[in-house]
Amino acid sequence: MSHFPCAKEIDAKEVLKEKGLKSTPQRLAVLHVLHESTKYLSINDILDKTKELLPNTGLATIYRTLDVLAEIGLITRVHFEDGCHTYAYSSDSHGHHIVCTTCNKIMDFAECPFDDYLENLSIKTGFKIKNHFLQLFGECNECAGSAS
Amino acid sequence: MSHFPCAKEIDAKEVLKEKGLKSTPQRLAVLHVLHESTKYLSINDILDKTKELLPNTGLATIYRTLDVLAEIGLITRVHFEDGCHTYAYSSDSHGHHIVCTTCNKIMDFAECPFDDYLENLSIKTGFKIKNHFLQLFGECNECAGSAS
DNA sequence: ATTATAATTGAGAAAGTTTCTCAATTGGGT
DNA sequence: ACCCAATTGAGAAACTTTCTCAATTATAAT
Repeated sequence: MSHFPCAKEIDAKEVLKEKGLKSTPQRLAVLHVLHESTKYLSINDILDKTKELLPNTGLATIYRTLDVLAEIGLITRVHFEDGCHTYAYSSDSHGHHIVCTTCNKIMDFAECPFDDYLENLSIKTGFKIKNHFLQLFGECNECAGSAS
Repeated sequence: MSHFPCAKEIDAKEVLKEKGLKSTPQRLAVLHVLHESTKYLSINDILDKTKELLPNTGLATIYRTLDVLAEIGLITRVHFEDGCHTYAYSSDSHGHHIVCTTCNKIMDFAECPFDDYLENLSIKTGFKIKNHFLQLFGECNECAGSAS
């Protein structure tokens, strides 16, 4: 089938294979779409952009594919304070995200210096903390630059 | 109308008044329900528990009320990795949450020692960070205690 | 207390979103 | 090239959220 010349395509195929999942054009296309975009994409945006690559793609496939890709860590859900979540490509499976509240640009960053803090909090609260979810909202430099 | 003897009821009335919003029994009841519960509550859970206090409450009112209460900071949305969000009472408008992945208990904590880190990241990424959202997942001591 | 009025509510309809079903197709191993 | 389990597309079904509007009600003014 057709190719989406994405730097991560080979990695993705590897990961899919490891998990016993097929590398279908649909899965690679969705991944490509998310990887290309620096902005928030709704489900329909993802469907539309995927259809540019694979015109017959169905909506159910998008839902299924996003679930699969999130499950294996190739993408991450991004939550908004209102409304609900969308998905973004993660360069690192532990990636956190910064979201621009003006243009919806999403940038991921892997740094996570919270380990000491979390250990502390773990003792205080009695929770055995397994996972955390940090997301920042703000304005990217381009949006902050334009008149407010 | 009836009373829900909640420690925060007076505060809530104050806040609602400040914002020019009415203190309706529905709003106080929903707040009471969230305040009582230490666990994740779905929309229908919230509706059911609210109906125990006010039997005629409609679903649309729950949605509207949650929006209003979140807007003014009396409650906070809680997101889950899969599925979507729910709401929890916040003792502090800057409250973060810890969620038990076994029993769904939600505990809020106000501590937030990230300011230095965020300033740093702000410089690095060019984002003017306005808001952040931290949520921890783990096991509470009770659940961790029981056999796994 | 009574009244006026704008905000809020309940109920069901409408709109929107997500999941399910199943026959057809296809990726990947042999 | 073949086989088989995994995956897909399409539409139906289920579920969730928002909208509409007449009736109700909290609050402020009288």
